[in-house]
Amino acid sequence: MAEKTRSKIVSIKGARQPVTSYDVARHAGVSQSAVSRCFKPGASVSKKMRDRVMKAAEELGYEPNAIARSLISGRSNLVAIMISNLTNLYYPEVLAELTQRFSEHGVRVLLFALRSEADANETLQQIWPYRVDGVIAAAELSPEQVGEFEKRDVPLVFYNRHLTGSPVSSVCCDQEDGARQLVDGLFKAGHRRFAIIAGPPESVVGVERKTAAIERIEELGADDPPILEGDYSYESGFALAEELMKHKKKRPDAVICANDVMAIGALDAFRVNHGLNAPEDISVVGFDGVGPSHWKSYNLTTIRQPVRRMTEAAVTMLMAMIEEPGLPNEKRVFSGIFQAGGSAQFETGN
Amino acid sequence: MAEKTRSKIVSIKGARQPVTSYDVARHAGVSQSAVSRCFKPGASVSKKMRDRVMKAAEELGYEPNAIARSLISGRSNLVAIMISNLTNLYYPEVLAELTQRFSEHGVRVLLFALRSEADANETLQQIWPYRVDGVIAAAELSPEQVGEFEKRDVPLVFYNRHLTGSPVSSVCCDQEDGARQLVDGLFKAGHRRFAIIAGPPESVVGVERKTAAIERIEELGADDPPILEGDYSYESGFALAEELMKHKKKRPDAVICANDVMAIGALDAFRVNHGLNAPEDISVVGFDGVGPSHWKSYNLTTIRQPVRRMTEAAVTMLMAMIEEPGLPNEKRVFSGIFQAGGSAQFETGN
DNA sequence: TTGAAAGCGATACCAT
DNA sequence: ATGGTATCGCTTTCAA
Repeated sequence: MAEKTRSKIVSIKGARQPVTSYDVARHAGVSQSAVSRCFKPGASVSKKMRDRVMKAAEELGYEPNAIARSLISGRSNLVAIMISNLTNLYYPEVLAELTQRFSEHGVRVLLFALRSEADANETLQQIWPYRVDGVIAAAELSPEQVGEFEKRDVPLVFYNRHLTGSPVSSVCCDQEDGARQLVDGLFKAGHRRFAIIAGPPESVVGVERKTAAIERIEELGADDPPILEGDYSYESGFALAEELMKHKKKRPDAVICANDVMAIGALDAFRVNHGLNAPEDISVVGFDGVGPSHWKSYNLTTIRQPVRRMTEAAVTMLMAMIEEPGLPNEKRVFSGIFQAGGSAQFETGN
Repeated sequence: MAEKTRSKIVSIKGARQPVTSYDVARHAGVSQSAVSRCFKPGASVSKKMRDRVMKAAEELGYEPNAIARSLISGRSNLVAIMISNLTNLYYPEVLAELTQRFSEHGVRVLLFALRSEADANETLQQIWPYRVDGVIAAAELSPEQVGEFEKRDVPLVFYNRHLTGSPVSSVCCDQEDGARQLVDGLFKAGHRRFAIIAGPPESVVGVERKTAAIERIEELGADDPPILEGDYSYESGFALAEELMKHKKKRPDAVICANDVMAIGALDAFRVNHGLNAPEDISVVGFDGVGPSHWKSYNLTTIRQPVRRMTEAAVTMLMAMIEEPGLPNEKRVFSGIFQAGGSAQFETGN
């Protein structure tokens, strides 16, 4: 038996050498290829062989080396998730869902938390060497950056972003529709003096929410709303609500915020600093449906994103693209779910 | 020149073969080892060689393959982060900090979000094949599971957990001290009827907070507090506060909650359902110092965990253990920072 | 079904 | 400083 000679140097420091498939093969008295086959689902192995190998593997504590497997097979079973703003209350749930779902597909998650959307380039440089099978991007990417994916044939699915005019796969929540629902309900309840606390200009989602709201307000014939730009934080919601109160003559009676956290900040500002309570004195609505939107002190009227369905879609899409390389891109848009709260005078229905 | 023959099969589907160091070597007219060296920091290469290789690499769009590198070098530059409860408001910040800090060390993060602490075994099985250089565990592990790390010589640092009586490295916040501070301040302000809304029994951190609070209350000679067990959620805080109100005869005047989110739930229950406002009618304190603890509607009195320092310590420790295998274990305990809020009658100082 | 041998794309070591 | 070669641990033909 011409067994390959292996110069296993017994470590001086007592670091145990991990058991390899060769060790298992020798122990079981079979070939190394046989061992490999036993760990490959759907390979052709006799029951006898499998039992023997598994027993040997068990005894030696063999654990297949995913790195070596990746190298030869060309599949790392790794996906990267890029998230630009992890501390945004909305993302932890998304991230947890995504990792758990990928896990069910035998795929592990490399996490990249960008400090800012500007980190994307550096992050991509960190991603490429690992030869990930695909990427979920909950971060803004430029057309050039998207081009880098195509160049490398790395499947990409945007989460709640998209490149308008570019055929990239994405899973989104219909921001325009949500914004219209909010404006309509507020209008129907009698509101005419709207104000908008928008997201940062670089947030596509925020811009969509803002723009759609403005358009709808205009369509309905209400006055042009003042528009203030925040950064999605509680503090900015609070500060901008203050700002709105400065112009005593035309204070708004309905404030549309680009996310729940700013809406919460606004509610606090109105109540604490001005004694204005929602929904009696002023109406405030948000977007997302994050956990705290349900807290009794706020009880937000908002548009909830169907996170479970969206993450499921994202994972399914990416896995399909990985398994079937030629697949055409696809955009999936989910409607937001109106979440009736008590922070606004609001009328639904026709 | 006896160049190794490589059977690069041009893909039928048009998937580009990634450029390898051999391609770069050929293009630059140098050896493959030379290319490798040029990408290894601190290797001995002449400027001329480096320029030539880098130019060739640039032209071909070469990107080193981290997988191949890991296989031969025995270092994956991967660490796993296990988090049991990502949707706990406290963890996203921790996770973001950790990944960013590791990133600065050239280390990437494999994320494992456990559905429950019971998932740990399965998660470990998923981790081992990737030959991670180390693990940060913000999840409960049994002594047997910790033993698996030792068996494999995989460095492990617990974050906010530890195995009492076991010499595992960890970074923690001093829960006992924090609990004492809270009890003392409440006591000094005149409170005598305490109640505790504790965490789930499997949470070591929660148990420590609870136990230390009880002990201190006893030391000070106040009545034994009722103890209710929650699950760290807003809803459980809310529900347990309700529970406390049922026993009209001896309603507490100070409620110590095992985390901020439950404290927030309790505050809402007291206010909304019973018209009790903090701090006038009742005092409520929490633990953690999460973002919402600062929200004006709650303005919690709590013990903030020094997340930046703790994550920095965790990363530093793990990196040291990775780079210097024999290193002894170390436990680092940070004091929580008292965060004065308006949710409790409280007196600090001597 | 099984085994032998050829890589995957790097690093490490040893000459030169 | 540079090149040659063995090797990491596995999957994948290809024969038997």
